[in-house]
Amino acid sequence: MWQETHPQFWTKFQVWEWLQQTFDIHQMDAMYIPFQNFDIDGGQLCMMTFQDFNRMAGHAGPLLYHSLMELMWNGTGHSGNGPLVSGNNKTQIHELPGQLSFKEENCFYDCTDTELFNCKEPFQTTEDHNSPTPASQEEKKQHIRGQRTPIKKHSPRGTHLWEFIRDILLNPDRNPGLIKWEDRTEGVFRFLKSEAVAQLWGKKKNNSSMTYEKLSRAMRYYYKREILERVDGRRLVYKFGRNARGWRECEK
DNA sequence: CTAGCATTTCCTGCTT
DNA sequence: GAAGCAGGAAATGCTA
Repeated sequence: MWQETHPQFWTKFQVWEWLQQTFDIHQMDAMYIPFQNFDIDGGQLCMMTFQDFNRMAGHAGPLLYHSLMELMWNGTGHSGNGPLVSGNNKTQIHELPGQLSFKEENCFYDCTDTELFNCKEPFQTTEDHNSPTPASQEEKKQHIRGQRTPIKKHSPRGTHLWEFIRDILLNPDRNPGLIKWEDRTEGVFRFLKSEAVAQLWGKKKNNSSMTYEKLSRAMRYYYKREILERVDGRRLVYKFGRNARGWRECEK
């Protein structure tokens, strides 16, 4: 759990989880998470400057930067640790290496999801894309209180099973041979470690009794909705359908 | 509180 | 026989 570790010590996978969680909380579509640009561990993440975040995450940069700073200085729930720095350094967006200064900027809250980093929205399938982020207010509140209970939203919005699968596929570095593309351009993929994926999914849903058997039932329901297309004859093989978005290389 | 969605859980039957 | 696949039916958890 990345929440229990200082960002400095996160593994690449935890960085990934943090990215996902942060997007979830701000109700931003997970498909816009610039995973490719965050193929780094916590140590490297903490060395990123504000500019780095903007460059690597576009409009989501400020939000991510702020979130990370919060976690770095306000602690992560972990052993009672207050700000590691005395007197809050006043805002300054300057390159902070490894640790140190960070700002309190409010301007960083302005990020209203919808189309992060210039992603044109060629579709408007499912959910979200409404609520102009009330998140900012929440955050400010927590700010005033000077503390933050790390993020535990009860509802993982925007993260459906197929998106979860897609995200694993899109991040080979964090995908220890769990699922593999069979035909990248056609959207055909195969589960290599079906039970492991089920466990991961269960972990995400806080359901320790998840199994591939049950996960696959949910996958089969996607056929009717055309989020997945049937691939018969081949075990553990699925294919994204016309209603699945964000898996193609070009629309990433 | 009610609907509806997206699974989750369980199950029977069939296939590989 | 084990592991998957197909779907139906019902139960759940959550959000609008």
